[in-house]
Order: sequence, then C-alpha cells, then structure tokens
Amino acid sequence: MPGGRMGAGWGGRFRGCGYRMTIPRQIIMKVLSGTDKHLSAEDIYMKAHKTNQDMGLTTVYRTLELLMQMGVVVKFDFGDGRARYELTEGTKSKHHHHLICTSCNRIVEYTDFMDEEMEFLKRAEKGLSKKHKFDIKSHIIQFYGLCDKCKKKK
Amino acid sequence: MPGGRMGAGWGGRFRGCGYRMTIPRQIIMKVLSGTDKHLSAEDIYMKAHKTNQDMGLTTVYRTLELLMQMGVVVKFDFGDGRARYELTEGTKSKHHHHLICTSCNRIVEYTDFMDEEMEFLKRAEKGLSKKHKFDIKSHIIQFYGLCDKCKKKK
DNA sequence: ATTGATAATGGAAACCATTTTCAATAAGAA
DNA sequence: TTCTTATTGAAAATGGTTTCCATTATCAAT
Repeated sequence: MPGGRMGAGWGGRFRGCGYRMTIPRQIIMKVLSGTDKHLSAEDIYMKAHKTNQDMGLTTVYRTLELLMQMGVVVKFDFGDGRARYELTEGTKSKHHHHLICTSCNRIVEYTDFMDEEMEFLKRAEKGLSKKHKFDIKSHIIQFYGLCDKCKKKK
Repeated sequence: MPGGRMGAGWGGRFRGCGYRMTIPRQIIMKVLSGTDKHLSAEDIYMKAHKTNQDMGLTTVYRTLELLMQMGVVVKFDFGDGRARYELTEGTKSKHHHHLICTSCNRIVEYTDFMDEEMEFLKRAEKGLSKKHKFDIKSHIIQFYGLCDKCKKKK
C-alpha cells in the first residue's frame, strides 16, 4: 500500500451506512489506522488537530460513536475514567487482550492463548448470534488483578 | 444459612486486608450479597440508604473502590455512562457474561458456553498469572453488536 | 471498660469526560 | 450549480465520580 493513502477507502463504508465522508472523518480514520495503541478521544483529537486545526473534540466523540455503531471501532474501559478506542480490524496490531492491575491501573497486553481464545470465541459468537439473535461485531476480554509490584507492596 | 446474617463474615476479610469493618461497609456487603443484578453505585446507595439513613453516596464509591482492590467486586462498563458492580464470588447468581447492543444499550446475560468458557478461562488465568506475574482476581467477557430490534431498524 | 491513634464517614464543592445546543458550513444527489 | 440535509465547531450543560475537611467511629493497647 503506497503511503499517504492510509484511511482512504473508508468513504464507501461510511456512505454504505448512510453517512457522508468528510474531512474530519477522513483524518480520524487516518489517526486510528496509523496507531497500534489504545487512544482516548482526546488523544485522537490531539493527533487529528495537528493535521487540521479546525478539528473539534466534539466531532471526535461523534465520529467514534458512529464508528462503534458501524462495528469498526471498539471502546474499552480500563477504569481510569476515560474510554479508549481501537479499530476492530486492526491491520497494524496483532489481536490482543488486556490484563489490568486494579491497584495501579497498569495495562499489559497479551497475545498468548490467542489460538485457543480465537477458537473459543468463534464458537461462542456463532452460537450466541443464533440463540440471542445478536449481530456480534466485537468483543472484549479483560483480566483484572494485582500486578507484580502491587502484589509485593501489600 | 439462617436469615439475617447475610453479609456477616466479611469483617475478617476487611481486617485481613488492613481495613476496618464498619456499619456502612456491612450494609453495602449485605446489599451486594442480596442481589443478582448489576447495580450502579447509586442503586447500591439507595438500597443501603433504606437500612441506614446516614449512609452517604461517597462512602459507597469509596467502599466499592476498596472491594475492587480486594478483588471481591468487579466493575462493569456497559457504555451507558454509569459503572455497574457485582460480587465476583456470587453465591446467588450463576456465573454469566454479557451481550451488549451498541445501538440501544440493551444487555443480555448469557450462561451458554460456560463449560468451554470456564475451561478456557482456567487455563488462560493460570498461564497468564505465571507469565506476567499477575495475581488474577476476576475477568470480564463481553460481546458487542446489534440486537434483533436494532438490526431490523436499520 | 477506657483510651487514643488514626481510619472512615457524610455533605458540599470540585472535577472532568462526555453530551447537548445551535447557528454556520459542507456533502452529494439532482 | 442548486438545494436539501447531514455535519461541524464552540460554548454551555450534564452528570457520574472524586476531593476536601471537619466530625465520628473502630479497635489494639492499656
């Protein structure tokens, strides 16, 4: 993929869902596509703001809301009071889940057990979709506990 | 178990963690033990308030924070702006997970696939604990998507 | 039982991420 | 180009959660 076109191609996706493609939305997609981190709304706003000075934080929230409904983005809550967002179909990053320390809020990504996990998830999603008539777009798996340091501190 | 003693026995647990057992904490434990729903802080406050008029909302938040650190309670975020809390070792309710509609916020509990899930989780927790030196206390699994109604609406 | 150090409490005010409002602007079909 | 209508940004409002602080309660040591 040649550089400079990241985030392109999303126009059809938006229009297909009955929405318009706009400059702010393009920029936001570019930011989301260009990272492998979990960004907060403000993180995204700040990155986008560098490209387009007129970008407003409100638009970021509105677009994220849209993207979530489109199933393109997942929202995470790690318990620190601000939500994080991530593309579901991340081309950049490996599929991963999170370990969260309930004491210091440290977040560890892990990619272990992914094979088992994916297999389990595939079966579960299929079964749950059918039984509960849900159109499942994404999922979250998080483990909570005490990290090494906090364990010793106590 | 004879009635009227629900929530008792927690004193040791608190003291064991270096905290004191107090009336408000007893009442909060009673509320949490006595429900199989996911209560918000305010839900808990209102229930507790019936037993003890002096109960303050601040104390509920503080106690929940404590219980989370103790690994006794899990905090859920279903995306409606208020967190929900639930005992991890629920004697009342079956272990379950959640399906959440990203459009209307409807929450469906499911207990299907629990056997596979439990098996997977057991292995994952053991492996992750060792590898990342985490003391895992609880976990969250949530599926997001569109419920039957919202699917048709579009 | 009494004491005393200090953890815990409640109420009000502060915080701050997220929403709402609204007039101005831009997208895209005709 | 024109017109309809979705989208936008800024500021204000919202509301769940935290912080502050003076008062009260717990519980280990006496």
